Amino acid sequence: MARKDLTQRQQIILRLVVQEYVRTAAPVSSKTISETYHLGVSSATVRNEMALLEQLGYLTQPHTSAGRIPTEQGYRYFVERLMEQTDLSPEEQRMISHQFHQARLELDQWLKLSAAVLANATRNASLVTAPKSEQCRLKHLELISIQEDVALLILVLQGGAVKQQILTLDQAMSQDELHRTARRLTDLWAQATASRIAASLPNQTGLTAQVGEVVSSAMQRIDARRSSDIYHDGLLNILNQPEFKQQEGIQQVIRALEERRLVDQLVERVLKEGGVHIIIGGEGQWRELSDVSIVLGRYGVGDSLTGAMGVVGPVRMTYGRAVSIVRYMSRLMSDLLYDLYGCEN
Amino acid sequence: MARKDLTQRQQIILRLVVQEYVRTAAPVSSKTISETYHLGVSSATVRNEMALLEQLGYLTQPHTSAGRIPTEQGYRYFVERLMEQTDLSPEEQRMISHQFHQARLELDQWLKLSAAVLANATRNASLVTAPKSEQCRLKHLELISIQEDVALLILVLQGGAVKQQILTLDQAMSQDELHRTARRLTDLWAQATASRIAASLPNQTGLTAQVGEVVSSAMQRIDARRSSDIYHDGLLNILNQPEFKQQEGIQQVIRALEERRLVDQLVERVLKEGGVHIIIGGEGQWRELSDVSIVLGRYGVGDSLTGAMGVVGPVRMTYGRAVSIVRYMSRLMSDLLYDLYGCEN
DNA sequence: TTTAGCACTCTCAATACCAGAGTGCTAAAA
DNA sequence: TTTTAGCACTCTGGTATTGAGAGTGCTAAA
Repeated sequence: MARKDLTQRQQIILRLVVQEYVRTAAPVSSKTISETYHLGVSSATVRNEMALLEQLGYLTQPHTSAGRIPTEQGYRYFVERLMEQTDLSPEEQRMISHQFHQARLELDQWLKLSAAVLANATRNASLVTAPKSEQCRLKHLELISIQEDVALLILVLQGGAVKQQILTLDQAMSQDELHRTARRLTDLWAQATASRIAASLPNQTGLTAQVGEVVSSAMQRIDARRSSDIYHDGLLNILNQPEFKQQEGIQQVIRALEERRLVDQLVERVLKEGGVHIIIGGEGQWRELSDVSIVLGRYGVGDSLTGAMGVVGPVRMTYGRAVSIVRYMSRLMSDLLYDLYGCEN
Repeated sequence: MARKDLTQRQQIILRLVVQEYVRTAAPVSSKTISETYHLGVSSATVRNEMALLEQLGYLTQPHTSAGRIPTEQGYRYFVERLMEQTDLSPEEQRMISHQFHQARLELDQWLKLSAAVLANATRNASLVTAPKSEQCRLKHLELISIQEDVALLILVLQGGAVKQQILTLDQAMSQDELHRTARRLTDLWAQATASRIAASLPNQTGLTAQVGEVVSSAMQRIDARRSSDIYHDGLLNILNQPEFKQQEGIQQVIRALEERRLVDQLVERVLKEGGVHIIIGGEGQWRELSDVSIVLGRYGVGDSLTGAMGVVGPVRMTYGRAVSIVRYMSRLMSDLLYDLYGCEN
């Protein structure tokens, strides 16, 4: 396609077309451009430029005698070179930060809240994955007596996650004995990974072996769960968008949110590369997402405790704003994680 | 409306109309009824009966020269008197039970799994609330050292729920000291409700007071959270239904799943009255649900640990099957809860 | 009480038509 | 060489028309 870069004026026109189309959802005519924005040129000139931009692949027409709308390539150029990267206004920052800090919560509720705030601020659907640590390590374990021969095993993992599991004991044990055992095992396995614990099992017997079995398999399960939980919110926001009048588009959004496989790939990439990624209409790679765009950022502490959060909406999305908000929220969430667990990583 | 009850033949015809309409989603004609099911009467006779059923409010026509479709009242009569209440086939029971017992999980994952199974078996959207106990009581608390002056507080509640909370200590404490404190406090507050703990606080000082503060406010927060978490699944299933071709209907479903207020009322009622409830097209009370039906059942142990699970779909739903599956799943879930925590209630 | 027959009604799809919007192109102007 | 005015052309979206098909309601006979 285009070898030479776009002229100044072409850039301006492309930017205006994108912005106008995002605003109105209707094809943009040359007249609209030349009249509402005063470029000092006539509609005919704009028309010529638009024809050129179409040849270069940045614009297209729904039909011969309609205005132009951006192509995926057009959006791509826009987000990479034309979009003004404004920070959020201080008052907006304050509002979000206020929503976010109003309560002391647990991790899963923070995540849910993030999804809600994100959805609310962008007026789109949102998506937040739970932070995932590379390979989880045991921090502490505790045994709590429930009945004579039933105990609740609690695992505290490096990174602050807590898992619990019911255990049926081979023999009755008092809370006191359980305590002592738990303490011994904590000393034994502190910092250990699932495989290290599993490896140490053949030398163990009795309760130690039993607990070790459960602990390592629980940790393995966590490690294996490649896709951590996904929280989402704000579906209602985008349902009103004209592109989702027909259920075809909605299906794509819901699939994007419900089907793990798809999101996992994206998340994987974001986690690996960091920064805020923008996926426009599936970018040719994901046919299932042809009608939606995703703005996805990474949050977390260091490399070992990271997750992704972002916005899902129609391709005709206000990318600038979405990026700002995703970036801001990611930072908030990262700070939060750092305050909670950062010290240990 | 109808004072005299329907004749045998009218009942049969009403049943056939409902079943046929559920199957095909198209208005049912008198000819279809008299031909495909051999009633031994002509279409004209059926026609007369249908006209009568319409007068009585059980059927309606989309327009004058179309077939009939059931009204909400028609569906209501159907589910209450005409529907065959088949149990699930043994093989289906086995299949579900197999999906359900394949893994050892934690409560929240059981709930998620239930939603998935429910959605899958009914080919509709599903909805599962977390079990809620009347007023939560403390079972056990534990303090785990994270840094010198930072500890992780873990609350185990009666009923098996586990909550954790980060705590910044006024002074450095060793894991040992924390253990002893936790043990003392567990003895002190075992079985206590949030308000009891709060009431005992004025007499306390230092760490005890600090922990007590956090514990009781955390428990209050849980009690206050009238609507427990809601898990849902299977939106994709019903998106293909013809009644949801236009986004109007989909909005209702998503609203039903996302907006707490609405579901909370229903859940409340189901929890209070037990059994499997069927809400058809909002039943006049909920205008926001005019296009969807909900089949909702209660599960749980005794009165103190109960939740609701059910199916959300188009009004044109296979109620019989939905009821069977919801009932079966509720029982499975109740059994599970009983195995896990039942002993204590 | 049931049924055959028939006129009537309404939908749905196809077709035609028209106004409006927007383009592409040409030829003149800058 | 670039810009612009002017104009013919194209395509959409709305409205009106038509005809076939499906299904009903009603009447009169069985």
